Amino acid sequence: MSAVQVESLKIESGLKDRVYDALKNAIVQMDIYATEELPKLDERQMAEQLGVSRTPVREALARLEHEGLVRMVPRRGAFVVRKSKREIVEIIHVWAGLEGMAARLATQLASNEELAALRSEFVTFDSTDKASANIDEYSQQNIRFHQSIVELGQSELLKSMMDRLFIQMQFIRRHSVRDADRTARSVSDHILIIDALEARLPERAHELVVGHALSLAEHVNEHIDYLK
Amino acid sequence: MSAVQVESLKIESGLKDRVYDALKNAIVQMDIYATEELPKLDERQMAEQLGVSRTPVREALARLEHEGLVRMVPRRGAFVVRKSKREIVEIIHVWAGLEGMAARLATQLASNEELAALRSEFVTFDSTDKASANIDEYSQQNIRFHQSIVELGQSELLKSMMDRLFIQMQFIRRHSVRDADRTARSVSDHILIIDALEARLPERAHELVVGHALSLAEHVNEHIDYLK
DNA sequence: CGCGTTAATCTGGTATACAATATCCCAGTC
DNA sequence: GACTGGGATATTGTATACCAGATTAACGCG
Repeated sequence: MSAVQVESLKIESGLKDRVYDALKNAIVQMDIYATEELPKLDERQMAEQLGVSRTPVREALARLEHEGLVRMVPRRGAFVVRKSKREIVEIIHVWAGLEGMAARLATQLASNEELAALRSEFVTFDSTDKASANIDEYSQQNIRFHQSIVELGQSELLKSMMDRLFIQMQFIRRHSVRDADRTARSVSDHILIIDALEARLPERAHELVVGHALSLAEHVNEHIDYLK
Repeated sequence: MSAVQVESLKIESGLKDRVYDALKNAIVQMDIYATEELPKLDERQMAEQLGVSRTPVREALARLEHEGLVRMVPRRGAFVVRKSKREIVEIIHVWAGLEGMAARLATQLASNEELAALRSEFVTFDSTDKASANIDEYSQQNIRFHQSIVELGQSELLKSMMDRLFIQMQFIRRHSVRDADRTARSVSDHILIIDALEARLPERAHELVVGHALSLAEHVNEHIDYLK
């Protein structure tokens, strides 16, 4: 909906929050799996680069550690974590459970207009861009679909937890699947999900979303090999 | 070749972690809903009481804020959060989604022995203590049942997220439901869940667990009035 | 006597200084 | 020449000092 403006963060926002955002962006942008050894995050260096003292940097690192993006070893330093395949699969499992619940709630809470908007947005993509769309555009649309499902659940907690999981999947998604077969099946799955939402069938919508996500988990487990 | 493997010394646990545990225990033990105004947490006072400086206290508070137990208002201080009824319901919704997914995973991952142990533990309670058990004992057993379900899902991430939600429910549980009708229905639900797990039916186990949790959410939404 | 404004104090946010410890390199010895 | 031990160095963990903003109380004016 609203474009993310970095400038808006400057006003009336604690210093640690800006440092947190800066570090988070830096981490998700770096390619974790490029180098062999884990990149180490130097507190003093980053503090100097950002023009602040070490204190807000440490607070930001603590938050990032709590979110699972970095690991702080006592007396050793902070390292960017590299997720194992098993951990990625676990993230997708949790994702599945949360998005499934969001879909269930959406069958009871979403208005007809919201569901119609969801269908039209998705159908528009499907009919017009199917041939011309490149993979990246599809990927973006795919993400927006899932985020829409979560938002229709009308649970702030659910949404915030999904956002956290999403961050952890960012760098996985960059190496993401370029599998035409999967995308085709994904499209048909989405249509079924929308149908279930409009039919106001909680169990079916729940089950479809969970099954859709679990198929991704299985795919990752079988075909993604650059993860330990 | 036989190097003496020294057991990892747990003594060096880091000061901030101990402060974090101390504060968390203090928060969950205090009765939030007793007083009218929110209890305020004074950094200097707590640092002095714990015999440490403000720095580890601040780091612990930041973690607690991130977990949703306290709210740090800029230039105002840290306050213990009092969950609204809507927020509690949202927590239960997330709980439902996660535990449902754990049950689904358990149908594929749990061994027959684990499921048999689950049944025997639960049945033992059901048959022998049904008459004599007081509500608190039942509540403990109830909690253990749900935790067992999560553990059978064999997902560390799932378990950790459930633990976090559980902490937030602690002080709600103290004012918990003393409803004989609900406990009776709860017992029969649990039996059905165990049946589904043993039958290795992912969808059914998932659906039963979700429905069970959602009934709690509905109950809270309708009958718990001391929440804003 | 009451209300508004200002100043003082209190509290949280940030920076910096100090202490403890892990790593790395060099030297000495086997 | 290689391995071990000790010391120097660098980096993290903790404490303290300083700064900014908010709240409250007191004083003055209406």
